[in-house]
Amino acid sequence: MSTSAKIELYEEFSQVAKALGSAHRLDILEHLAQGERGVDALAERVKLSTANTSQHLQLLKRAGLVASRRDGKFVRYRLSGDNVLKLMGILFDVAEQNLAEVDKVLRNYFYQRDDMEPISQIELLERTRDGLAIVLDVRPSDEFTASHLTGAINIPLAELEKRILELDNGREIIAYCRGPYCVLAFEAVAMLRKKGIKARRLEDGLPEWRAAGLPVETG
Amino acid sequence: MSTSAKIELYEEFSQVAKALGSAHRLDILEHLAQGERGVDALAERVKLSTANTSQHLQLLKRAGLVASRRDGKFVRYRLSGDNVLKLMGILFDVAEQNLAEVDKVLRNYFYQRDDMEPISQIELLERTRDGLAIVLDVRPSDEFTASHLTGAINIPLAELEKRILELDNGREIIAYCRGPYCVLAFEAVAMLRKKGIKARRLEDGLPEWRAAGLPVETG
DNA sequence: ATTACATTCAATTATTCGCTTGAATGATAT
DNA sequence: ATATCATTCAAGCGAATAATTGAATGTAAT
Repeated sequence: MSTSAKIELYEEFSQVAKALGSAHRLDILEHLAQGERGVDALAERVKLSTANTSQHLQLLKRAGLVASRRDGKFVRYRLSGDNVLKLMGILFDVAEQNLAEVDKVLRNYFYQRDDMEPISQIELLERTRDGLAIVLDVRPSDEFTASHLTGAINIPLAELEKRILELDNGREIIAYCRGPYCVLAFEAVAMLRKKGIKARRLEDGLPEWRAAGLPVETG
Repeated sequence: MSTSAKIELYEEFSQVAKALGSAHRLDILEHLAQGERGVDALAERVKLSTANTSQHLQLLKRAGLVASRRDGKFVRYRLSGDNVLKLMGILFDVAEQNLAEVDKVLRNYFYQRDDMEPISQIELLERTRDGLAIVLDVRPSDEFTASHLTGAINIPLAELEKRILELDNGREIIAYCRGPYCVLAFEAVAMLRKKGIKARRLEDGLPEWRAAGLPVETG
């Protein structure tokens, strides 16, 4: 019994790690970090079948990473706590720090430009307080409506090119989206710069902002 | 390319999580957290075949969680950085907080007795400074020799019953071993108490002590 | 009640994983 | 060189996993 208790415990811990061991499930978790979602809505976002998404969600639930509640004919899933986001953050840090592959992808796709360096949450607060910057949320409207940084304006990436005039008033644009690896903000910044507009990216997304206790608006 | 970059990245991240998704590998990592080890020595400790251990180590290496160096005819493996220990710590916290199963195992095996509550690193420092407690390392001698808390004495669990006289001088015993779920310290405390000796457990092990920047002795 | 819709279940298939076995490689010592 | 020891490789097998499909469940609206 002496050694098997630890193994039994590690068996449980490994289930949690296994649940994180799938790109699709990490994607699901990133989306849930934005807020509650029904199975179908989530399935569409992450581009999986409904049945498959449901199965992934059940696995995540068994691992204690997500929780659910019934809401009319929907079943709404959410992250089971703040520590889940923290766990993901450190997982990503470790991967970023120790894996050459990750570094390569980041360099090739995300940081092609040297001047693409993101700004921190504190910098953003300072610059908006001083009226130097506009905060731009480039996520789809429904996610913005559910919750967003206080003071941010919403132009989904898909509409950005059309609506670019709404922005060009000389102030710097700071774009953000779902998290540190969400591509929407990267693309928005690249696009704005091509048009000659000064733009940078917030180094992480809404969930991290909220987790830091910084102000969000909802509804 | 837009969406596939994130998926590509998440694919890499998921490899790291997958590497943690095995009780045996978590066990291996716990042992490596004590210090460098050769494949064979490690295999013996975690009770796996050498070939199998080697394979697990290679997988962990590909995931960036361990590193290795050649040392004569040995290949010594070690954790690739402090963040690995931190990642494991949060993984365990999340599991402990969100999984009823884990809670059950902890209660049934680890915390049967209400008064088995562990003491913190700071408390240990205070009590030893004031001469109120003896720190007891119950790991095997070779692990103790490699590194241990400054001032600790070593009696491996297997020898504790025989050598119990060395301890019984009225001061409280504080036992520790490899980590928060290492069973050696639990059993040591249970045994000492049965013999009427005042004993408690340090809430975590040597690696966490070292990671906190607290003093260790080596050699 | 019946219909519609969201979600889950059950059965299936292709793939990956964990471990074993036995051979191959690499370094050291004689 | 040869022998020895630590480690890794390669092949193989059974178990677990990911995704698809179609049917079943449960809730809400008519």
